Amino acid sequence: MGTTQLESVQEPKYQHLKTVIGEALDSDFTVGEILPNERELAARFGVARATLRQALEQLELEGRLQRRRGVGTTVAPPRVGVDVSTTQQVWPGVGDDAWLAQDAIPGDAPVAVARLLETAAGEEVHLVRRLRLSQGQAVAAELLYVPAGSVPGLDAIDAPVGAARARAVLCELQNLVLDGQDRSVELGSARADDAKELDRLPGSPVLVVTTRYLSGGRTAAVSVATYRADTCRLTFGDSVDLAMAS
Amino acid sequence: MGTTQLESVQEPKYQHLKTVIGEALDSDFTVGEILPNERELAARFGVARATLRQALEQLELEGRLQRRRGVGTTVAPPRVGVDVSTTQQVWPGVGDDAWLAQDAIPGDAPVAVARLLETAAGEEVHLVRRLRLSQGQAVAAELLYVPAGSVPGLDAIDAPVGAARARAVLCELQNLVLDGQDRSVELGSARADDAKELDRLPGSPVLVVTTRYLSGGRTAAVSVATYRADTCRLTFGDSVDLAMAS
DNA sequence: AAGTGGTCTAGACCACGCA
DNA sequence: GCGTGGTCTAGACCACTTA
Repeated sequence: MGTTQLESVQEPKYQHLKTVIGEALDSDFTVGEILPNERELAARFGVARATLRQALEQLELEGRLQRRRGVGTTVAPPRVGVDVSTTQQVWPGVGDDAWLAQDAIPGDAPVAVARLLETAAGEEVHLVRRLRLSQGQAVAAELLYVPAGSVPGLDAIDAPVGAARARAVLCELQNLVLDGQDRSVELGSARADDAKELDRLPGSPVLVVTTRYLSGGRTAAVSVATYRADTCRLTFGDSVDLAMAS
Repeated sequence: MGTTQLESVQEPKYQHLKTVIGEALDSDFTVGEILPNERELAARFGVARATLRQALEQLELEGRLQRRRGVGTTVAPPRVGVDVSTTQQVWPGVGDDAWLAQDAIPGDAPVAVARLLETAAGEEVHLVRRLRLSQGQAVAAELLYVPAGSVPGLDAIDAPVGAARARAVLCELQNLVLDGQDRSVELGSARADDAKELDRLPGSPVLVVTTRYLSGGRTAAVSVATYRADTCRLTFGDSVDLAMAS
């Protein structure tokens, strides 16, 4: 009987809160339902609002909650599986309508990308901006770096601008032979521009997928795609989307 | 008081701090160097410690800093690339010495895993625990779920325990024909046991790699591997590890 | 024992979405 | 204008590492 208020042995309050709220989400709430506001919840659990927020933050990180300023906190639907497999080796923009080309402008690559491109740091590249939609929602923002040298045909007809220009760059790429590609995934936080596209706050956690497109023994293009970490599950291989409940 | 000078145009302090510190890391610090402590830094930038911590948190999330209680904050080395490609379709424990088998115990799968295994919720499974090392550091903790039905030969010789038993389960798996596998990556937060293995605090961000091993038209095993998000970059395909500086 | 990062409090004000 | 989550403060104490 002396073991009543145990649990708290060396376990932070916010972590215990996370467990309690997490269980409540499973049993007492349905997807889309809105929770009481933070001040109310903090009072109900007898903690400071900052502590309560620490718990909510982790639950949001795990994709169980969705918080929107001015609106409230809602129970999140299961993460959507987004296919990022490399089994079919193709240039970006070929046959997949998941991506929406936005625009293309001249610019230069940041040092990290320049290293992947194996180009001189200052070499001019085309910056192609694309947005990936899934079920009507923006799930990823991509910045595709294409060295001017990779698409020599583009300078001739320099007419198009905006989305048309983006498509033109992608189209030019297809004239090259794609030898291979490789990909890496890491955790990052959203830059201001990406955050805006993804309807998230700057700094929110994202999964950064970096793809290198190889052609003729060199890197012909590099894509840096920023996926919403809260709502996305990246799938590889022939994985089928499960978790279709409700 | 209108202490707001400029820069602060709608940009949170912690975000600006992040930028400033991030730039300082590039120019004034070297990998492994320890930063001034949080109270000192907060005072230097004229903000509350909580605000300073918000900036440090994001920098740690991006793998630029490493913080350890009782020790201090140090500049993190570049993330290590960890290969998780599925090009070579093999059972776990075959020919890759990256993983260290720890033990195997009987148990049952949580509902999410049970759904992947397509088994009855209560069916007995072997829980195989493994640890992945990279450059002497633990980078991932794995829990492999193997339904008892997948390895019928194991019950006969039930002798080994601990790491030996784990290896026995993996060995039994190799008697099956591996038809395929698929993988997914998502963001999670470390459970207490995984956190301990990875030398992180519970709740710290991790990349969860879920692998389904298919054999004979069904799911013969499911692996849930938890990678440290701060220090790891997951690589797919034939990507070469760059960024070998120092 | 000293010093570090981690947790927690009780306030305050701000930016945003919506009626 | 009101209610929401987001930012920020100035403290306090705790858990951990190291000497």
